[in-house]
Amino acid sequence: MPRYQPSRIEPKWQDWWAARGTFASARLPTGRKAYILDMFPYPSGDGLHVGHPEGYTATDIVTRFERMRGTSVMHPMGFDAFGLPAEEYAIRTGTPPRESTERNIATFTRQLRMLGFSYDWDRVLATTDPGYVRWTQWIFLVLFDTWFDPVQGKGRPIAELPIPPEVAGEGEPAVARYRDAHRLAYQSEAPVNWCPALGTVLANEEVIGGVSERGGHPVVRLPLRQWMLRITAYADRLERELEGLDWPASIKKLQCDWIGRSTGAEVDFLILTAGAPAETIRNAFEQWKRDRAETGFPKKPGDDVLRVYTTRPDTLYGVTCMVVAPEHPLVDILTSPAQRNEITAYRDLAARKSDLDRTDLARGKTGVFTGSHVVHPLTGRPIPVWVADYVLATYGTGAIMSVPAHDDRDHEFARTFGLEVVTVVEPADGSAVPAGELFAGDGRAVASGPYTGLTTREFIVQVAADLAAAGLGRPAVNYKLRDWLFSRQRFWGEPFPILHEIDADGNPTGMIRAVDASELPVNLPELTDFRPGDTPDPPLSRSGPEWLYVERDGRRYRRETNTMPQWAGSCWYYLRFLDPKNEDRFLDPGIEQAWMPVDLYIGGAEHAVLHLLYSRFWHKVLFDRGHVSHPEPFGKLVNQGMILGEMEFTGYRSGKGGWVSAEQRGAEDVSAKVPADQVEKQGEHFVLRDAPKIRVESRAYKMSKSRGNVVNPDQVVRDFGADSLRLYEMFMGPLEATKPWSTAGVSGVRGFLDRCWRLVVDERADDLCLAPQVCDDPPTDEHLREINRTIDKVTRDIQSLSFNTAIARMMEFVNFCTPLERRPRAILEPFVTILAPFAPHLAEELWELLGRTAPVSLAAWPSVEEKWLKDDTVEIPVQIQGKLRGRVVMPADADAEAMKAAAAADPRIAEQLAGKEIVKVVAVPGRLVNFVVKG
RNA sequence: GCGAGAGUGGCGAAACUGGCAGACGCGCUGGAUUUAGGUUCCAGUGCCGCAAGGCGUGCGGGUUCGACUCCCGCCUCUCGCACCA
Repeated sequence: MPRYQPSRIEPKWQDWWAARGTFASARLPTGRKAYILDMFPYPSGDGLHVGHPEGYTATDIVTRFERMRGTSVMHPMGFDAFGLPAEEYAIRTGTPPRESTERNIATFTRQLRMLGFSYDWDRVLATTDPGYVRWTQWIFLVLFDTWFDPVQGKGRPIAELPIPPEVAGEGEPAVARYRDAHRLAYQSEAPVNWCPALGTVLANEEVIGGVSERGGHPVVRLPLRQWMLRITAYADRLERELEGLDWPASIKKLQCDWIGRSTGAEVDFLILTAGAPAETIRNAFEQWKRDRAETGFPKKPGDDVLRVYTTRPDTLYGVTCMVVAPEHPLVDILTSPAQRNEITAYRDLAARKSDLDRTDLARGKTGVFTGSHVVHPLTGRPIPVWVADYVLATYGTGAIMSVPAHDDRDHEFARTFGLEVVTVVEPADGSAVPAGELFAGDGRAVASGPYTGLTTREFIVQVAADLAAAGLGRPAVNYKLRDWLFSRQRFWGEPFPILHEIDADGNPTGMIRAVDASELPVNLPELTDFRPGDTPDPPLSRSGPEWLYVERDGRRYRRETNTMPQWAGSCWYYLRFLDPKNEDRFLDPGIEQAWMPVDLYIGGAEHAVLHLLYSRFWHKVLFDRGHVSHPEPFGKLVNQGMILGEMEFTGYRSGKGGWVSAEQRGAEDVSAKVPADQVEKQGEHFVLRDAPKIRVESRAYKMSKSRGNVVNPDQVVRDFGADSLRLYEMFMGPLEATKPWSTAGVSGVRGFLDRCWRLVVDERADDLCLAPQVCDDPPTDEHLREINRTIDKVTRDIQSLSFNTAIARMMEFVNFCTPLERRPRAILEPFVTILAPFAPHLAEELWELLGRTAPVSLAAWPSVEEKWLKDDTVEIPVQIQGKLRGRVVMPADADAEAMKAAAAADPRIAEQLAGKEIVKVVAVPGRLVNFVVKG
């Protein structure tokens, strides 16, 4: 009764590999190396879902393949274990996060082992390990110790920061403050996204449409002291150095857009004293221009001017109003006494508005006139200044020149408040845009003084130069990317290795110092109460004094009580895998040089921007500081597609209980799942079998607990085996595609593995033994053609990650072998070898049965004998007028003339060509013949 | 609204660089084995048609001897982004 029993052989081989350390990676590679990495999982309480094994199986196949080809492989796994869910679970149940995290990691580890992935488990790490946290904190200290030198375009030690003499003259505290203001890790009192429900501040990236990404809770803006990382300093390099990476173009573009580089100009507008006579204004303006011509454009604008950033300086003559953000520092100065109440009310409202109100729903423009004017630097005309929240304080200068004729936001604003629309650009093709209408494209300047007639491009270059010469403006570059808000008011994260000096009364002096690297890690204190408060005061501040207060060099300090975000640990885990037990440094330089960069990185597209951008940023800082040898961490990146739930048919019932056709359903009709056997296809749509007038929707949905369509890998392994799960996920379709789950499909590949088993094993025997068909006969030419073609196809398909077609080819091979009365080992053995990366447990078992003692996992990948890939004769399709009319067998190497002759000689073709004039014959050697005829 | 990707049998899909559309799997039909079901094995299976033949890769055009593949214009779906001046 030796049937294929995955439940018997899979644990057997997992134990075998583990006991012998079959998949341990060497400290250093010998010869060719391949660092093949999965995005490590967050160990949630739900365990693995079927999405995880998709990418993990893909990398495992490549790893096993490379290993069998003699490549030194690095293939580690770990856990991204800090983060909110563990903490929320802790709050709910009173379990310390470390306990639940460890339990979850144990579950994940069991499940990953159950799937037979060939990780080097000696390298496993969790971001929460004290030995890992230590080096995460150490990297933070590197960031803290680094400033970005714009001249060299790289990060340098803070000790090398030039101190301006006037700062040095003010004494040591001023120098310290100056340094602190230039570090890549710095504190800021910026408005942040405070989420009362989660009790934490969130990064801009964690706020989606005004609500928290996790949980969908409202978010309000609040000024708070925060740790920031100066990622904007690296914006330029993060964008430019994407170019050389072997990443999907779409991911590169996403990162590019996120960084959002734009070029334009900054322009200063002189602020007018309210109510001054025209003459005074003119004089002040002329005086200001004379001053500027002399002093040039100041680095920072004074209180007397409003500075704007624009990408379209060519529309300067169309400016009809200025708009500043409600948070703009000059709003107070600009507000006239008459407008003060209104402006104050508007600013309060804007401050209380969540991002949701400001962006998503309330699309309509709001704003208030300040009562002030500025002078147009080119025309000298007064321009009114407004406050409106469609202008963002955090982008550019927080103020814009409004050009209603050529910017749709300004156009909407002007229309809302009845402001003037002045056209200064016309389409280059001469087509007319009606007066007062919007034209946002490039074109030719009109009504623009000396610039009239220039193209948009010429104008921008010219006016930027003129403004710069006059000291009124300068070319400028802006990025959408903001500095990275790096602190969280949470318990379950890495503590910052930072001390705040306090005076005798316990109040902070504003001086900070880094914890010495030798004292790392700063461990989390023991807390019984993890709950966030109603205020943004972090849980760590409730820690006992023995953790909170420390003394160094005779001064008293209070520890930083914010913690790092979950991203911190995932920013550098790929480095620690290479040297996970090093107690002296975060990574040995020799090991780093030998293994980096990562050769293949597979994971979900949801990390397209954040994780990958943050990692690249940290990596570049480490590179600048000489800790790693490559500027980029991940050479080739692939995103696996999402696996959806099984296809579902949904019908709709009206309140009265009758069916409603899907396209006619109303809001009150309720949906109902319809079993697949009650549905049939009619034309474009599916309809009810019993009521063909009723259309039903057919769709696969994202797996979710609430929908109840989640597939559990444990269940699949129990029902079909790990090899079947692996193979099915690879057979479903292209790795990158989104595809629906199908349990019938799993049983299909299980059938294939059953046939593989029976190819080698005698299923009728009482004991496990070889099938009687297995023999030592020398293989025939046909056998050799089959096996060589299979090896060839599988080899090429693994390299292009086309696992679905590789599996299809192996199925064809098994279909070829199954009817054979005699199956030579000479073709079975190479087949088992190439099956091994896909279905490793089954392959090991068959390999052992075939009499091998060394594991197939370490066997040599079979080579292809080229001569078996070519056919002597081929069947060539013959077309007339591009339509298939017959097939002719001819030698594979027949030239075009021979092919034409052979095709024309075919009786069937000859008959159809009879009486027709042949205009042209196309013959492609080895492919086809096509007759073009007339009549 | 902007951007990206996709649309091929009943279903998941395949098709190298413009050259036989539908490999492989599921499902379905028939047959053999079996007391029977299941399993296994064999054969068939794009649609219409008795057949000859015709029609077929979301829709409409175009280029070409030849188009799933290239170009233009639409439609639908999925996923991102969303006042960044």
